Amino acid sequence: MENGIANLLGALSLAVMDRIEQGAREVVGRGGETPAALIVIGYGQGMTNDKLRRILGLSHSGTVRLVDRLVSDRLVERRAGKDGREVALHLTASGAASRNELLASRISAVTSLLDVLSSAERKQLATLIRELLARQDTSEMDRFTICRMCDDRVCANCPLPTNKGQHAR
Amino acid sequence: MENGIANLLGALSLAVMDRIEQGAREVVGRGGETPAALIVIGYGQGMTNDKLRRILGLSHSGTVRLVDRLVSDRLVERRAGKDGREVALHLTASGAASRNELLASRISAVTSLLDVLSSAERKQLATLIRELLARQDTSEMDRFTICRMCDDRVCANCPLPTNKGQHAR
DNA sequence: ATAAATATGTGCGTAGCGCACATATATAGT
DNA sequence: ACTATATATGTGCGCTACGCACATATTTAT
Repeated sequence: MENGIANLLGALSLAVMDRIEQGAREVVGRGGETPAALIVIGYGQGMTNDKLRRILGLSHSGTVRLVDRLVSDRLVERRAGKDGREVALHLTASGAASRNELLASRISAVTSLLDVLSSAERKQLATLIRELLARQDTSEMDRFTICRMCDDRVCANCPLPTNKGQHAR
Repeated sequence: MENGIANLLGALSLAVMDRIEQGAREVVGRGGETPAALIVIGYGQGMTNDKLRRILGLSHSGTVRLVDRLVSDRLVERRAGKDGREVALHLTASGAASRNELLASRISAVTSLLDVLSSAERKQLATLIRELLARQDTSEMDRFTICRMCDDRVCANCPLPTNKGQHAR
């Protein structure tokens, strides 16, 4: 009976991701890690192929082909990175627009599940989830991975720590 | 700032599903809806191809091929259904064993995220999630879909309603 | 100046899935 | 009873998303 909570959270998470992924596919016409890639690339300027690979948890070639698809969809451009071997990934105007749609669709999908709760209940839930995340043992890369779909316009101070293994002692 | 809760739940759900899917792939060596199919087939005796299709949200042919893979992995058998055109899907002994591993792996994956909370916090969280699920407007088929990975040994009384659209009036 | 590390791109194969079509059985209408 | 329709499954074909192994270019270390 003590595992009931794990089962409930598992079921809720599945329902949440089903809705997020369905919306994402409708927005960008693609599945897998492609929507997440668009969001991650838009996070800052000059994302490289290799950093993207580690954040998405894909193989190198898988990432190159994923970027190929984004480029052929005119959502992303490959520019020269300062390092000469690096490729700097930049969103096109259309890519930035799709990214915004994607983020809005995701928030809307989750909100539609949440709005059966009262405002007080939502606040309670937010506090619990924030604590849950804040106490995880995550590295900086883990955080990027978990937050690869996050809306940076909404999530001001991410609760996830970024110092796993830093006091290696 | 009011969307913060939606973003948090989205991030948590992604983290939960990442871990569940990774564990499932390690157990059955397959991804996509294949692990869920194994769980659903084990739910009761004589699941049909068509019911499975609707629960998993796949196309008809996709479902047939999915079952082909389960059969070739010796996890599932196709037996004659009473209806003559139906196929009755049954787990083999090895399929039932894999299913149990799958369920255990899922509970363990979620628990590893949850155990940073105190017992009281987990109880609070369980209450909130149970309420959230109980107030959704779900049909019986929606419920099967959301619960397609659920552990029936753990989830005694599912909070999800099953009466969407029954008072059509 | 050479070796090793880093970053990207490519040939090839596979898993997972959908569309359109074909087939078999059951049910309904006359 | 006989045809028409609905239901359930299987198949040919193609595509998307991905990984492995290999090749290439640039940077850093010795």
